[in-house]
Amino acid sequence: MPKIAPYFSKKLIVWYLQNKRNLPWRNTNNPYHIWLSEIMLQQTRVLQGLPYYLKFIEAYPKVEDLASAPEDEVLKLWQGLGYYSRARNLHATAKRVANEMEGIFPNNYKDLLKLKGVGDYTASAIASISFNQPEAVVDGNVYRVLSRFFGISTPINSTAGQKEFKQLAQELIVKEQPGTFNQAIMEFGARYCVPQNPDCENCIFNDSCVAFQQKKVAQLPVKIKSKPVKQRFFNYLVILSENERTVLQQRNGKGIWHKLYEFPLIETSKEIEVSELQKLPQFQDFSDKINIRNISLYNEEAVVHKLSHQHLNTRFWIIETLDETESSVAISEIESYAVPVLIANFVSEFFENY
DNA sequence: AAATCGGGGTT
DNA sequence: AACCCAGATTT
Repeated sequence: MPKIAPYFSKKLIVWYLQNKRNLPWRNTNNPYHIWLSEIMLQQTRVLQGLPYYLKFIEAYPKVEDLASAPEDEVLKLWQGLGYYSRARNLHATAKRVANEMEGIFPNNYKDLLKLKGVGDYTASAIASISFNQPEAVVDGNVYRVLSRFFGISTPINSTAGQKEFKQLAQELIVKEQPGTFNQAIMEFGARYCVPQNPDCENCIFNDSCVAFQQKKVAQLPVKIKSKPVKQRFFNYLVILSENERTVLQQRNGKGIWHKLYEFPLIETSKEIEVSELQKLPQFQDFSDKINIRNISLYNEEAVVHKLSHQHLNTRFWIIETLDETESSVAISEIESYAVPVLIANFVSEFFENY
């Protein structure tokens, strides 16, 4: 290993310098920009995160701008990117840096790690890219490249695996150019050593890659399987008043979409029809407050909104009323609220010609 | 150690 | 349908 390490690392950097994409966060060492990009790219493809990065940089050129923005505004800009705790932690950290640290980010791994939303990967990325510290990153790409090249079958999502791969990456990092090495190994995983059907025949490492030599490329990396997805059944109550207003509620407490807005929701254990809906205590609490003129089902066939760990089988119930509903929102104002994609899709479809 | 947190691309 | 993405945090 000590012999192959310099060979692997240098060759990787040469490949990177010839093949890297020109991405906006690669033209800067500004820790605010690097931090923002790294938070956005957590579990997110570069092409999905890129437009959000550009939006945020434009809306909030400096960390103080982000710090002074209302949380609802930050969540609205984040809408569609998912994992919304990232946006809430992003905002909280911006406030801390702006108000308690004089707008200056920590310049080392240990202190970066204390920031909300910054874990081992992100602290290492910022430390290496912005501050030239030799801290190795281990993301999904790094797991894949290292497990294949070195033929390591320790599950990457086990505690032992995380420790083993982190230590290996730390041994491989080029200390003179840690940021470049880190980005090189990630770029190689993202663009060449891809999850399925990598082009190993033409790979620069195919003479030394253990997985290729042993024909185990398709079996690596090893990952412990997660449990099957949960089926949930959502009934959204879409209130329509005579004066073109509806009701939105902010999600509180635990669970998905914390602090985003949605129509009043009744979750059931299975799909239900209108007679069953009307018998539910949650619905009766609701109908006590407004005078319902008519109820109709918008979609007989449930919309299945697929998340990593759950499928949301969703039906929208259109509830017409004459009342001026309490804490209501004008139809035309819905788009100013941060809502889940599931809601945004319905709104744009249902109110298209409204 | 395991569960949870989104949405979208690829095969 | 299964797998994965420039992971972090909570249980």
